[in-house]
Amino acid sequence: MEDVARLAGVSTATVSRTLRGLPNVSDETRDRVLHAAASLSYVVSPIASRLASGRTHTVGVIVPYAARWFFGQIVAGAESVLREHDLDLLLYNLGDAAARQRFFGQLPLRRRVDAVLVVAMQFSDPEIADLRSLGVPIVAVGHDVPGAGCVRIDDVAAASSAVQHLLGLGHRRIGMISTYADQAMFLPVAHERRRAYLDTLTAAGVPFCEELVMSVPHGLDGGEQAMRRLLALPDPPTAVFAESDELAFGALSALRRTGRHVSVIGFDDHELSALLDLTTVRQRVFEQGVLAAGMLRRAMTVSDWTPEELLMPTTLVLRASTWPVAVRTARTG
Amino acid sequence: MEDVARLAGVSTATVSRTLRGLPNVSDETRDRVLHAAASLSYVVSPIASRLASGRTHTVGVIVPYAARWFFGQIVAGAESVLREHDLDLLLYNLGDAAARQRFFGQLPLRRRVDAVLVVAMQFSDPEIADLRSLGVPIVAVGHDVPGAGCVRIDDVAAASSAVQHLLGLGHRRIGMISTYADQAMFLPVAHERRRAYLDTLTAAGVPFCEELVMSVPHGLDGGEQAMRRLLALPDPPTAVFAESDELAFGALSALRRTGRHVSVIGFDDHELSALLDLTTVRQRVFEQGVLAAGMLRRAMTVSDWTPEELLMPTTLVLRASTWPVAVRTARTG
DNA sequence: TTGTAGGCGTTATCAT
DNA sequence: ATGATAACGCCTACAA
Repeated sequence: MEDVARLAGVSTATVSRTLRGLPNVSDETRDRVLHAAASLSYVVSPIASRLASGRTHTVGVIVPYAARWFFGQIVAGAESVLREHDLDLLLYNLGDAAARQRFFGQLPLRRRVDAVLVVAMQFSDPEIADLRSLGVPIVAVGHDVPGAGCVRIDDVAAASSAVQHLLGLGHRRIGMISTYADQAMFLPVAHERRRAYLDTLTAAGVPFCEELVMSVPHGLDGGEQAMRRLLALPDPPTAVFAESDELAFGALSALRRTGRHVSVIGFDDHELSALLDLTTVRQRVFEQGVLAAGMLRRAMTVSDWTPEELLMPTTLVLRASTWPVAVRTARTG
Repeated sequence: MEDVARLAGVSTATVSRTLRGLPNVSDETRDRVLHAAASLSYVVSPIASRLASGRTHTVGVIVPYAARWFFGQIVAGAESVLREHDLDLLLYNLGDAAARQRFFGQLPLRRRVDAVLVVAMQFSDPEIADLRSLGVPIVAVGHDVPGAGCVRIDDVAAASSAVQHLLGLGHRRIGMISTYADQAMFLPVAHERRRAYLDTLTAAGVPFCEELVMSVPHGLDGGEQAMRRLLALPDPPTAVFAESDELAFGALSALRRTGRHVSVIGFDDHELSALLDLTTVRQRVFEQGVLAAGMLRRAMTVSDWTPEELLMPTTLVLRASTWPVAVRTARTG
């Protein structure tokens, strides 16, 4: 920077001002500095400027399973807007309990980010306190975090609409494939969707059967396993609501391999759901990442930012994986 | 840090040494420092230490499509090992030509990373020169970059085995779904797999038909579109080799909707391929991310590192989407 | 083994 | 509008 200043015949302070686009620099000086910088192919050291300014220009993004479709969409959405504003995105994947413990043990985000984005993770009170202690704004996607901004859907309403769809088709024995018992990750949506399932059934006067709710690890294999267990019941369900499309895919797989027929509805509208003809509840995932990043930007720039809440709409997408209870019963019975 | 030093009754230099685990600190002093730091809940500022040491402790990861399965796996794999070694992962998604131009225009990685990981992207010579100018080691996943380390499979051999599988089933009119004409991204694997397709057919004495090679945008829609066009030919293929499983999924979709029967083989072994009974060439993607990150670490720590080349094995996975040419012909003909 | 002091490359606060 | 100069918080010879 000194070299540039010398070449332009100004002080380093002026160079700094110019390069940051601050207003109080004369046009003529600005040109000289810009030319000098260009001819020396000089770029400011982001690290030094971060140290001096105290702003890291970085957003920490915490996800439970980086490799999964949902989280990939969120991250890509957030990345697109952060990048546009020259903000760095630091990815933390807390896939297992060990990673999570390490994360909260040493809190590597300290002094390292200007804001945090957490995606579909539920935290304990001490963990939330830890996050808060970072002293930076927090935005959550997919669920509420006390004191944080939030971009999400109405999980209860959406899950309820899924169950109602099945009820409307005449199903009464309706199973659910959930991940609510996954202690390691504790996905909050698991609990909300399960609750919606229970409440909706109850409201419809359908008796609750404990054995119809399977909790499995998330993913294809989990879904397959859950459906196999449901099929093995003395009185198996005629329809199943899966917490996510990926679980539903697994369920479909089990059905195909066993030749059985059960209506299945998923949740997300994964890009492959159309191909598999899966009825599901669509949410716009990439866009939620975009909106969350926008909210973060606001939180970082506006001085008196207060947590915002954004509710995204969902839609029921009807396909061939669900049908009236009478149909298959007649056909197979 | 001064506070810690004072509390422990030592100098800041000793605190620094202790906290970084350098050897020449007496056990007793170390304890005092550690306690002092803990009681003040002090953590070093990574930014300051980066400025002082000149090492950024950060790896830049460049991908063309962050939201896609393949890239998600790679990133997650790399993240897992980088995180373990306290290295930050800075994600750059060059999804479109604009993002790419901006990236190479301002080269935001300058002075910001100690190493770079590029995933399945082909660069022009000036672009490679730009990357080289960063002065840090580079590792590529999925293809060669001159002067960079490399983790990949033998694309030509793997693609060839796919085509040979079809030939072995008696197919002679074999189509291909490719993305080779995608100028924006220029995925190198597209060209290698297409070449393998051509060479393998030629070696088998099968005449080359230009109209049997479709180039489409990557993804489900692309695959569907390509298959529709292939089906519309006067003399459609009896089998198709798709450059990736996602393209193959699209092809399957088209087949299902049209009720036609064509053998399809994909490439990758996407996690949903088993569900769709797609014959494919399996490669271990997550693991390639892990290995690439390991290589990067070596490159950053060893002073005289020279680019390594790692070749990962692939396997042909036989499923129900391919069958002998005679079967369906007889059945449908 | 430990302490001293200069430097890393900016930004920010004063003056001017 | 511009310049001088002290931070920013740590690392690293070098000296002790």
